[in-house]
Amino acid sequence: MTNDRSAAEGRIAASEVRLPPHVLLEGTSGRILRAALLLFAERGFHGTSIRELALACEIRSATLYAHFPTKEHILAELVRIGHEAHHAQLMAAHGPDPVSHLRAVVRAHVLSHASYPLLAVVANNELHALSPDMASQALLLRADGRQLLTDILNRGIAAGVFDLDDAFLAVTAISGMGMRVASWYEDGLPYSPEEIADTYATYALRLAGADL
Amino acid sequence: MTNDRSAAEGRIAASEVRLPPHVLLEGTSGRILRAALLLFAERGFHGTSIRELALACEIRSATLYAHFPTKEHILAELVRIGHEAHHAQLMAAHGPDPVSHLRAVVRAHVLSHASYPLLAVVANNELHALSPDMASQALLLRADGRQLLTDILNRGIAAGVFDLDDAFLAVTAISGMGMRVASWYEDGLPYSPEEIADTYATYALRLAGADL
DNA sequence: TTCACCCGATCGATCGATCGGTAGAGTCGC
DNA sequence: GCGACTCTACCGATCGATCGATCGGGTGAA
Repeated sequence: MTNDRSAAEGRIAASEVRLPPHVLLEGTSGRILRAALLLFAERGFHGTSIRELALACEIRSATLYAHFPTKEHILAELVRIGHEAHHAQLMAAHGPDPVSHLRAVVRAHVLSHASYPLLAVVANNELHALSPDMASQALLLRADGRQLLTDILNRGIAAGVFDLDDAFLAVTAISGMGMRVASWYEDGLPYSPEEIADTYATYALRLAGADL
Repeated sequence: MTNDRSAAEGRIAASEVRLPPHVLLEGTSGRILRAALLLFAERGFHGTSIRELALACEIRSATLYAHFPTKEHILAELVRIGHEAHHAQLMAAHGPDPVSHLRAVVRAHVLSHASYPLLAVVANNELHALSPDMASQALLLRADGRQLLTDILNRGIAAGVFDLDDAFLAVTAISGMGMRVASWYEDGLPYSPEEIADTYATYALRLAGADL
């Protein structure tokens, strides 16, 4: 494998490691996770060697194994943090009716991807590198979030406030456009994460056929 | 690296190698590209060894180098095919006004991702594994497609048929939701690629604030 | 005989992971 | 106060396996 940088534009625009405030990554384990977050996001799990990772956090590769049993466990921890933080944000979003609820959930969904793009990219794009066993919890959280969106849309359809044949394709469209935000968001854009989240929430409501 | 299958759900749902009809992949080179398309889509470029690839097309690993100078060139060829096919579809989509044009372009965009999901996943998600030199052409095609969408939206905004503050976020949303289709589409769903493309085109028009 | 195609054997490099052992801070009996 | 002990954190050296890639040679049709 070559050592030169790959095409940065191809994978992720952001480059600053940022984590949800409640996630405290202290000490050497935290340094490892922060360095791994950046490298896995830019080069992928299989594209990052433990020596490159060790170099990035200024320790020897042997020391990594004093903190994590395998390389895969490092990815698993990042995937866990990412999915749990995202899921918690989704579940904390509420609204008195399907329209307000959908707006709040999409806002949370997009805000999570725009605020922590590296974490979202690793959690979403590198999940396949985990064994089925280590990936199962994240897949459950993901399915749960998708179910939340499906329920909101179905309630809105039943109440006549959404104009959709069924919920499935709208769920894929709304969650899909939000997930992609993590790939192109970067600091310095003329839009804050909040502005993007608000705009996307409006897009989602329009897409669902809500009267605005 | 372990040999057991990874979490299939995490990366791509489809598993049947399918290519645009005008792309003829004959002979051993074609077998290599078809096998690489499946493996790179499922496990990623760095997660696939040349021995696994050779095994999949029933040749020895040394024979690979009679057809491609390096492993990277195999990926580069798939990325080229994917981006050129997608770009050609976008450019062939026309409409007499911004609304019809947007509908046609989104339809083509989504149809391309739903019809050839493996190709789309490899072209989009593995582009970063190419050296900047080999990735540059694909990035140009990608930027060109994005510009097409931007122009259509700006024309519609100027004509008063779209209700958007500016085009940028709508471009990211529309192209993003279409790209994600490649990750979840699979044969056997109760929606054909055409139905998905039509529905997404309607979503895009609603999202843009067009009167329907 | 030529030529396209393919392969067994093997290269040096790098992979993830393991080992015995060191440096330093804290703790204990005395 | 002081040596002996323990514990945590770390590292140099190295393991067997696998990586991408190379080379000389074999095989069959023209």
